Amino acid sequence: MEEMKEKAEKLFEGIKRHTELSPEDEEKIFSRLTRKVIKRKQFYLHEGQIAKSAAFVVSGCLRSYSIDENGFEHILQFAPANWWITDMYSFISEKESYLNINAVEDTEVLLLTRVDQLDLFDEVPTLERYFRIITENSLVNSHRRLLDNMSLTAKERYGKFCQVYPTLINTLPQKQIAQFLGITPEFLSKVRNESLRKK
Amino acid sequence: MEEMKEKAEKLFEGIKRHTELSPEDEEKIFSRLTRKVIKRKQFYLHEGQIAKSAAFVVSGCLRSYSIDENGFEHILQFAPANWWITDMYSFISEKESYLNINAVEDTEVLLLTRVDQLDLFDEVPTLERYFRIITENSLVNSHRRLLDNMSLTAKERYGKFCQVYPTLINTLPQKQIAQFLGITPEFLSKVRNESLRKK
DNA sequence: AAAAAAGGTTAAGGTAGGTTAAGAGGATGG
DNA sequence: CCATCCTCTTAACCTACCTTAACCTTTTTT
Repeated sequence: MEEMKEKAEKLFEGIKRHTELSPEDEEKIFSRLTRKVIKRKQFYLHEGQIAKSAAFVVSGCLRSYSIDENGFEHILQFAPANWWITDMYSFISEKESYLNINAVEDTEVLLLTRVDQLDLFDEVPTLERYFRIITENSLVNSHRRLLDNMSLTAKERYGKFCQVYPTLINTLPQKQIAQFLGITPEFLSKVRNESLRKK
Repeated sequence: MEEMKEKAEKLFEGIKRHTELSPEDEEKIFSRLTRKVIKRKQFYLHEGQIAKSAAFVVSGCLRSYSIDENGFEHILQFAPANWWITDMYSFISEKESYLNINAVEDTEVLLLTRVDQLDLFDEVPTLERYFRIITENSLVNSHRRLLDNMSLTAKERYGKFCQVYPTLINTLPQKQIAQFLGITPEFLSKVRNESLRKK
């Protein structure tokens, strides 16, 4: 499958932006990857399942979210092209996930199971370094978002979201942006309306 | 300094709970650690400084927090004994921190600079594994807290805090618990009052 | 031991954001 | 190509949580 090698190239580039990777290393990693297509609205992971693998998005966009006891959805993460996504809790503990992950649009992913990942960490130490680094970065993002949620108003958070994810603004339904920001779609509509009037 | 070796023992135990560590490895790590005492209310890190090191708490408790434009403090993390704490953003990017870290009570820490940490990752690969794992766990915690802040009421979050950190409840001033939960001290007082009445 | 500062409680009034409901496009699917 | 279902908007009303401020208690400083 020459086609699939092209797709993995994107991942290898990402790794090489953080650490080294020999052609042999690439081969070892490549042999553990599985390609999968997830159509719009289809699920990659359902709440209660165990997240056996993590997904590297080649094209398209996935989202992870939880559903609270009142049935409201809260979006934890969007994963556009070149991002990893999984339910980290379930992935590392092998316990039942509390997140759902599905496709915002038709999406193509490369899957890596936890078992294969751990094997690879021994075979290709530089891969463990890569995951250590991107996990550090994710933690910084998550902390930043926590503090933003505590210190900024909904309007300010929306403004920041527009700056940070200018691409997503146009492709994503507003409902989902609201669920990411932690407000209702109705209130986001109000906020947007007010922002427009001022210009 | 035999005394200091005892303190590092706590750290080594923690590492060995996640991965292997030979006596030689321990020696290599030990030689990079610095001991420091931080008295109650004294600072380990000020906003705007660069977090050159991460701190492993041997005894006592540190807290990290940011100050918003209205002067309100928002607590990101408490670090009781056997936890690591730093401003991860500043630590990995070497840019100015946006967090303050100071001591809730008299605290003793072991410091590891980023430079030494990265050196050690090459010398002792198993240490990189340890940090990869605890960073994964931190990310899970941070995600959990994000979703809790979006889906639970203040009262529910307080209840959860009491379950998860039963020790901290008694030692910490309520003001700081409120700043961690993302509510005002006055409102926490009300919440606690209501909870009591029901029992 | 006095003075000052900090932490906690209570209560009245205010506001950011939620709820409910209804209507107008747009997309989707049979 | 019509029916159905989303998505987005608007508006009236509601509530969880904030603000201010007064008062008390405990801790810290001198």
